[in-house]
Amino acid sequence: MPIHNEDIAQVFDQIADLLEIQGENAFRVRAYRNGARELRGLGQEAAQLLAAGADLTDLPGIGTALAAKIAEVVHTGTCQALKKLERELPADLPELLRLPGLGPKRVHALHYDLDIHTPEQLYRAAKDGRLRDLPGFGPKTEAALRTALETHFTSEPRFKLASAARYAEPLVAWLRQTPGVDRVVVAGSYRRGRETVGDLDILVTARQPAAAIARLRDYEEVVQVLEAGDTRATVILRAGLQVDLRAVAVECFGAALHYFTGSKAHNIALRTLARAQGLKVNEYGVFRGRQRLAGETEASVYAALGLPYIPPELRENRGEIEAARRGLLPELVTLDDLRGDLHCHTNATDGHASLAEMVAAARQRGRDYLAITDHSKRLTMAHGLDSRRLLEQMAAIDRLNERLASEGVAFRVLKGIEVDILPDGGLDLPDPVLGQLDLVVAGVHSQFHLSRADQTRRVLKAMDHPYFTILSHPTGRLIAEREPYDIDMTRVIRQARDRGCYLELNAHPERLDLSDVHCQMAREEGVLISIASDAHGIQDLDDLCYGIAQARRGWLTKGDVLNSRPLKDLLPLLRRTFHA
DNA sequence: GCCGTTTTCGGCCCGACTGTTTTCAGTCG
Repeated sequence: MPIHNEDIAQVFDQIADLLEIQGENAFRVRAYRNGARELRGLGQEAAQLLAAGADLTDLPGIGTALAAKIAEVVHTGTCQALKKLERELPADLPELLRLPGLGPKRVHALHYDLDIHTPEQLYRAAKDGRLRDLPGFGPKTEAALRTALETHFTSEPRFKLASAARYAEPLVAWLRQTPGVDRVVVAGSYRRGRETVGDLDILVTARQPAAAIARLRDYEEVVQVLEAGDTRATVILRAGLQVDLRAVAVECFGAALHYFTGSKAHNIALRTLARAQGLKVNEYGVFRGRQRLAGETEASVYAALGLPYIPPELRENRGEIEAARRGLLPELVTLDDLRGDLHCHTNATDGHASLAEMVAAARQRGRDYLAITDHSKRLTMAHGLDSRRLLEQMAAIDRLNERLASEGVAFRVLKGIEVDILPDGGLDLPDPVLGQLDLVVAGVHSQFHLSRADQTRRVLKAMDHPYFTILSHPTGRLIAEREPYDIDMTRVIRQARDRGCYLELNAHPERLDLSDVHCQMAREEGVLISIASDAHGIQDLDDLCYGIAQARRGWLTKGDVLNSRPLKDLLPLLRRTFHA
């Protein structure tokens, strides 16, 4: 089995958890967590870097010790340091750290004093009243843990961005109705546009913070109030989503918004930068000694540190602070930059709306073009198109375009297909038919479990095809449901560059495929990205907003996006310059 | 364990809330 960065990151996280429970130096613990984060955001496999002879200590946060452990895991699949810790402590103990109210000190006590190391054991102890006499615990902690465990056993951990939005928007509207409340903004990973969010961080400015907090407690979806102070409250919604509300003064709004937007790693990096300038940054502002220099807006916070404004989607400590210092921040693509959509389905296959309905909906949304890309015959369960049915659809599109033109409508329906990439790398329709299309979107819909070598070879071969235009959902992952298939994305991105074809950022909220990191890699290689809805119905056409969030997280500018081009510039790009 | 525009040693982000406390540790974001 090849070792992936995620595998190594998990080893480091486990080491960090166990060291923390043992009471090890907090900065040593943090070093492992930083190492895990660096690996997850790396974009290319550490195993490959090692194979190419790279020095991993060149990576930020990776020194000789961590580099040696990475090599050890890559070469042996295990890590002796972790094994040693697991001999000293139960390996499942860190799971307790995920419970609200439990940190390393209390987990340490649970293990050493009561021999508790699973949530189930903890729940029994809480019910039996055995926790309250433990040092650092009491009756309230015991009761809170009991409730937290009951939630833990039933709720889902993270919410997809689109799903979180369904809870966030009505709650924001509710809070806006509080008398005296001025601004209500969702910060946190939601504002950074992460593909999943763990909780909602909501910031309000209010003359009377207590009114906003009371209003939150009254919200009908609130099933539990975890804490409620003068300026902060934490509640749980019926769906299991945690909401943290903070009320701040108007003059601190920017500093607070910045602080609660995070990411944690970005904030730490920024504070470190501030310290070097003799400044202090907290949620109230930027300070030199007791003098407050900034804080009303986020831009003022950055300006006080000598930086331009950094958009929330970039705040992951993946080079954005250095780019800001050097004036090299990208001007990120926006939803308004998109001129059309290059991937959707109709009821000819597994879509819910007709060709005419999809086109009308796209026009209504102000788009200039829409590519119809139904499935090909291999996907029988989606009633995929064979050559005859595809040719019929193409004729229907021609007629529709003629009618639009005769009505003086500046809109173009593009003839396309989402053709299956067969296990051998061939495409699921004959060349004479594919050659008549405006574009060929091609994707993997079967045989997800090929080896990395075979899967990579399969896709690279498909991209060699003269009519191949765009690789749809390049890694096949479904967020929190299906892992990406094992494929060498570095080679796929380089192949796209060499062959003059494109990669899709599938905007469906369950896919968001490419990932942010792969978008950034594609950008660095000069490969254009199609941000596409993959709509199977009219409403799905609005999912482009999630694709935009992901694209921004991947540092993409308007120029990096294929479908930001007006039609006249797009059409030549769809004609392949390369021929196999 | 990592790192260097005061440093190769001595630092490493910062404040609110809670509960268990007789003045503060632990947790959280």
